[in-house]
Amino acid sequence: MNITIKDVAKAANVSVATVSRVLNNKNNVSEEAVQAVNRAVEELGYSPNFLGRDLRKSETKRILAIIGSTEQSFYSDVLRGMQDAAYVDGYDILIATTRNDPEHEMHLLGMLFSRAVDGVVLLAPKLDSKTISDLSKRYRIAICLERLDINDILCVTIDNERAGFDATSYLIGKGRRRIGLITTEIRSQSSVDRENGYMRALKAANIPFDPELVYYGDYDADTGTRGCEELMSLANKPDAIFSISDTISIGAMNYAVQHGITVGKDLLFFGFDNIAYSHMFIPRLSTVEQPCYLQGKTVVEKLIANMKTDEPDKSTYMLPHSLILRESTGD
Amino acid sequence: MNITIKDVAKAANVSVATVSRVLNNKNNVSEEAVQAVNRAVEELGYSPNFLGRDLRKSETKRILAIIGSTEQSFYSDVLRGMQDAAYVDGYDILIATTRNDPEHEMHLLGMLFSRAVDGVVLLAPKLDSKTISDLSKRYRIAICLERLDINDILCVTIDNERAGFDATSYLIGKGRRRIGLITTEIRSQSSVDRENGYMRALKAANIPFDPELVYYGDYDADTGTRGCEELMSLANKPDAIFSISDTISIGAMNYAVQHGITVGKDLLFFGFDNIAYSHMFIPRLSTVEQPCYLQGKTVVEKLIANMKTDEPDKSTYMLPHSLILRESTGD
DNA sequence: TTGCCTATTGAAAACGTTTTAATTTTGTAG
DNA sequence: CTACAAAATTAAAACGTTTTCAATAGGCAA
Repeated sequence: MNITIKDVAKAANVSVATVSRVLNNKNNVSEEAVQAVNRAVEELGYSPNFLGRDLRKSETKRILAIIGSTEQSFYSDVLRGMQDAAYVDGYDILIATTRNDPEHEMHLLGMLFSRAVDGVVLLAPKLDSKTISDLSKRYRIAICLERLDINDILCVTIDNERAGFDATSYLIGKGRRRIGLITTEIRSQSSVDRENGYMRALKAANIPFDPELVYYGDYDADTGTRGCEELMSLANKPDAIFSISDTISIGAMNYAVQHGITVGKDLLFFGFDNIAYSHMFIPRLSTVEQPCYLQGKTVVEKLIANMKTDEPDKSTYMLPHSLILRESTGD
Repeated sequence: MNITIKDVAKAANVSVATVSRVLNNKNNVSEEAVQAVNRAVEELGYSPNFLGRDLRKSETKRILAIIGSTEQSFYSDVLRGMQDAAYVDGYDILIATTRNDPEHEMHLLGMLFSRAVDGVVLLAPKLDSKTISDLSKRYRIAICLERLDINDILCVTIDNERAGFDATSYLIGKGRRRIGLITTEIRSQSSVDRENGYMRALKAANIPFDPELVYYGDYDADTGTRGCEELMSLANKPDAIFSISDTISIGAMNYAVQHGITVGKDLLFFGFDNIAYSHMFIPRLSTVEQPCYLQGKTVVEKLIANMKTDEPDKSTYMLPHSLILRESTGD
C-alpha cells in the first residue's frame, strides 16, 4: 500500500541497495543511477520510512528535552539554543512535558530506554538524583538549568548559590537588613542553592537569619502575592524581598503596588530569570539573568559529544549569570 | 551488546513469540510462561526496542505538536489538553518548534512522512494553506487555534471573527468611536479574522473605518508599545485600542501608563488570549478568553478518531470564547 | 588477447520486534 | 485407552531500511 524503497528500485530499474546509496549521497554510484532514482522518487512521491532506517542504524538523530511545562516562558530561549546546537550535527530536538509528575518523567525517559530517541536533556528534573544518576550510566542523559547533588552526570547550569548570594548582597548593599525570601515548597536543587546563597549573604553581613522571613510556595505569581501579604503582615516587616523567580516577584510586587507600598523605596524586590515581562511590569523588576540560550546550546553540544564517545563527560558546567538592576531596587 | 527479546527468550526458556505475547498482555499464554518471562525481564533489565516494534506495527503511538515557539505561554494549556486526550488512547504528545520558519515547519512534517509519528497537530501553521491541505490528504494532520481558508482539513479553533466583533462592539458600547487596532504584519488567519470582526463591528455601529488607526507589527510587547505611541501621536487620537494579543496590549498599556494616560478612562484597552500576566499587570487587562485546554483536548480526540478511520473528519470546530472584563475597559 | 585493478552494482543479511501459520501439548468426552 | 478439540507454543515471515560481501562491467597496461 505504501511506497517503499522497493517500489522506487523497481521504477528506476536498479536494486534497493543502489536506491539507498543515492538517498544517502554515497559517492560510489553512477550519475545515471542517481538520475534514474531521483526521477523515480519524484514520480512516486516517495519518502523513506525512518522506522526502518532507525532500526537498522540503531540511531534516531533525535534528542528529547523533558520539561515540566511550557509555561515558564524563559525555556523558549533555552530550547532555541538547544536546537541551534542540534542542527549542526543533524539532530532534531523534541520536547515533552511532565506536568511536574516524576512518574510521567520516568515514562518519558522510557523513550530513551526503548531507543525512540538517542539522548535526553532534563530541564529541571523531578526524579530523585539517585535514579537519574543510575540511568545516566546506561544512557545518554544531561541536565540543564539544574544540577544534581550527586555529581556524576553532565550538567549545564549557573552557580545558583552564588547568584542568590549576589542578589541578596546587593539588597544588603542598599542598606536593607530585613530581607524576605519567597521560595518554593519543592526542594529543587536550584531553589535550595539560591536559598543557601541568601543565607550566606546574610551571614557575611552579620545579619541573623530569621525563619519568619521565608515564605514557601509554588512557582507562580499567586505565591508571590500571598507571600508578600504574609511577610508584610509580620510585626517586624521586611524592607526587601528576594524571590527565586520573576513570576513570583511580579505577583509579590503586584500586592505591594495595590496596597500603597512604594516599591523601590519602602520595599525593594529582586527576582530571578529576567523573563520578558519583568521589564513590562511597572515598576520594573531587578533580577538575576541567566544565559538561557547559551545553557541550551552548551548542554546539547556536550551531550552530542558524549554520544560519540565511550567515556562521557560527566562534568558540571556553571555559566556566568549577571544582575539586572531596575526600578524595583530603586535603580 | 544490547539486551534483546532473544536474550529474554533464552533466559526464560521460551520462544521470542511467547516473550512478545507476555510483554503485550496477550491472553493465550500460560501462567508459568508469564512468570518465567517477567523474571527474565527483571533479571536482565530488558526494555523493548520501540524501533523494532514500531516498524513491525507501522505505528508509533506518538503525535507531534508543531508550534512556532514555546514563548506564547498560553500554549501550555492547549498542550495540557492535548496530552490528556492522548493519554486516554495511549498516545504520547511530542512538541517541536519551528521558530516561525515555514521551511523548518516542513522539515518537522517530515517526521510524519517518514512515519516517525502517527499524526501532527499544527498550532498556528506558517505554511500556505494549499500545501497543508494537500498533505492532509495523505497524512493525519489537524490544526488547532487557527483555521485554513481552504476548508477541507480538521480544525479546532474559536470564531475569531466573532470574537473580534464582540471585543470591538464592547468598546463601542462604552461610547468609544475612535478605536485603534494593533495587529500583526504576518497574515495569520486568526489575525485576519479578528481584524474582520473589528471592521464589522465598526460598520454595524456606523463608524467609518479609518486606516490610520491600524498599526501592524509583531506578536510581542514592543509592538504594543510602539503601536500605542504611534496611535497616540495622531492628530485625531484613539479613545480605545483593541489588540489581537494580550502581550501586545500589555506593551501598549505600558506606554500609556508611562505617559500619564489614564487607562480605563482616557483610553480603554482590550486584549486577546487571557494570558496569566494579563491580570497581574495593573491596570488589569480586559481580554477575550479562548478555551485553550478544551481546544487542545478536542483536536487530539478528533485526530485520533481520524487515525482509526478511512473517512477522516475534515470539519472545522469553533469552540465558544468569552469576554473577560477588567480595569482596562473601566470595569 | 590476457590480466588486473577500479568503479559500480545487486543479493542477501541484519536491525528487533509482532504476527501468522504450523505444531505440540493438554484436557476431556466417549 | 482413543479421538478430538482447545490451548499453548514455536519457527519463520514480515515490517523497511542500511550495509556487507560478492559479482559484474569497464578501462587500461602489457
